Amino acid sequence: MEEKKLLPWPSGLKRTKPRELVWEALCAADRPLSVTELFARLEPSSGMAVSTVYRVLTALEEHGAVTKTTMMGEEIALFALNRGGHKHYAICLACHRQVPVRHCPFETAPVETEAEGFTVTNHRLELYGYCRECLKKRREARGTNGGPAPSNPA
Amino acid sequence: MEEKKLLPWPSGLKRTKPRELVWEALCAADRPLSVTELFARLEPSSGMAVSTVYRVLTALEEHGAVTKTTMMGEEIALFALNRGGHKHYAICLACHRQVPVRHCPFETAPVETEAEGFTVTNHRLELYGYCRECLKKRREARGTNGGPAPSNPA
DNA sequence: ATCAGTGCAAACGATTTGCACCTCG
DNA sequence: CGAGGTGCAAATCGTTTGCACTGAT
Repeated sequence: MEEKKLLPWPSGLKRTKPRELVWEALCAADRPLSVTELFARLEPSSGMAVSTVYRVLTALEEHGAVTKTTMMGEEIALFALNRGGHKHYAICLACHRQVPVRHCPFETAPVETEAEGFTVTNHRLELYGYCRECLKKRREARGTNGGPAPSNPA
Repeated sequence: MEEKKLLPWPSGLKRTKPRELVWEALCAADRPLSVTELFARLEPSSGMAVSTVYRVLTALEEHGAVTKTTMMGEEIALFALNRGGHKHYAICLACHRQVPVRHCPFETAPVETEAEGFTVTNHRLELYGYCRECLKKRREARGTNGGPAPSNPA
């Protein structure tokens, strides 16, 4: 169930045991992972240090093999490998679950290069809201307190 | 040059000197600010503590008056007040300048609620690329080194 | 007067870095 | 063999929190 085919090794990147382990973990993941999550998925027997995970991820990013992100309102970094094309996620504001969005709204109609003289090479789109379960829970918990103001609409 | 009209005070939020100062700084800003930037823009004579800035911003966020964000690849929080509607930015990968995008691509055609059962309440869209100046600099600096692989395309 | 708001400083957690050793090519 | 990679631990840095005090209603 955690099986995914490994992507080809990033060209120009030296192959070492720690790097391969991180690469495998990333390939197996179905969503962006934090360093801590990634670290937890490595066999403890590997004896790898957290700092190494950071360094490997940085190296991978510099080789254009992974992308560093952050979820809105969170300040911990998430890393996802750059498969062909790119992916967007719908993120539940309650349980933080990340649901992949099937199609990028811009994959057919590219974003206009609005800002004068600005050359767009990349973009990030994230949808925020509530998954079915959390929406239900919220309805049930209604009235317990006068909840905070609703977030600004999309 | 740093003149902007103050937005109406967030309803239900107690008025205090520190809060007003933060609010003014946010209204004057033309882009999301980090806590450090915000703190630097306050009169030193105000004697406000950084922790207060954090607390004020949290309060403002809970009242739906501001939004907490992060730039891709950065892990420091940025705060922007929620003016009517919402805004998106084109961010220069070289100089980090944030150029506001005029129109939200979704303001006419809302994003489909793709993920099964997922209720979208909000979204974030950021464009990454290079502003005119940095693009020129990059062209000139060409050949100095075999720069890193280009990021994945948009 | 009362309770939320604030300053100060210590606590925290994520990320970075210096240094000595080890490994890949 | 040599440059680069890694483990370990200490150092940073943004952010959070406990506590005593001040200010707004």
